[in-house]
Amino acid sequence: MDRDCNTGLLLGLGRVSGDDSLGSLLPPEVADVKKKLQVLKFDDILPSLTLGLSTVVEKSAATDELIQQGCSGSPASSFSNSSGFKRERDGCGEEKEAEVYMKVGEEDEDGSPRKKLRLTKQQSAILEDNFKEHSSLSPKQKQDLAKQLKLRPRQVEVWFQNRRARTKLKQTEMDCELLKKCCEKLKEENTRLQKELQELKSLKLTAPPFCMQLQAATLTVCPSCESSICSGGGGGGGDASPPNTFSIGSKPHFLEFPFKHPSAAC
DNA sequence: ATCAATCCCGCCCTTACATCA
DNA sequence: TATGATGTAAGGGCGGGATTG
Repeated sequence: MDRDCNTGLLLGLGRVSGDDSLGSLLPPEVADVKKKLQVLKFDDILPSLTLGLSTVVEKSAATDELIQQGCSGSPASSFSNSSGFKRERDGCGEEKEAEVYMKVGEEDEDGSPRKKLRLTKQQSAILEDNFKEHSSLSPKQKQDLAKQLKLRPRQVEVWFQNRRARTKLKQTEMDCELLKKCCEKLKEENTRLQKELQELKSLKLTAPPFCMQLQAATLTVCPSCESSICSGGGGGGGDASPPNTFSIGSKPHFLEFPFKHPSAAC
């Protein structure tokens, strides 16, 4: 999926934290993720992410009671008063249906505009169940669901839209969390490698005979071709760079693959 | 076959409101 | 009771795909 792609790009560019000066140079995919990160306020290595499912269904029982009570006057949902319904574009005779349900959103006596519907616990639960089965609805499904819930199809459509957005936001948050952890690991690895490099440099400067001893000690036999591999340079494949079998202390993770097998040096 | 106009749908951003601490 | 934070239904803009003339 493209999410994985974004993840890879971010890791590669090390864009989880800090400096924004490269923003204009980033490809659109990365810029998009960056934008999301800004929305989520991940400008740096950031604390306090809220993960896990928090859906309408998870509202407290007390809240639900209130909602249920509040909608007692309407079979459908709890409108406090009205909402400016402008958009009715669904086919399948939706206009007729919308007429039926329009009274749910009628203005109250003082004509004050735009108050807000709260879905009942039951409506939310049913919508949630349907969303688990399929995150998008066909016109027929939308129509049926709207009838079942005594809502307008447009309201069902909007609910699914918002629900998809919430899902996506949560997924983005989890991706960010993952990237944070990856970034931390890479930082640690980098620090460790820098330290190891310093040690190697100091060893090279201070104790040449020791190095020669190591070279002798790391003479191995390739199990696949059974020829000798000398790690001391010039012995394996004509490459002038230090061979992979040479190591002091623990190996870096990225050296364990794909060169783990000794025959790779052949 | 091509193209512009239109429709439909989904996504995104935003607003307005309800609810809670 | 007032207020800021949070959750969410809904408005509106935009882009992309399908359809149509």
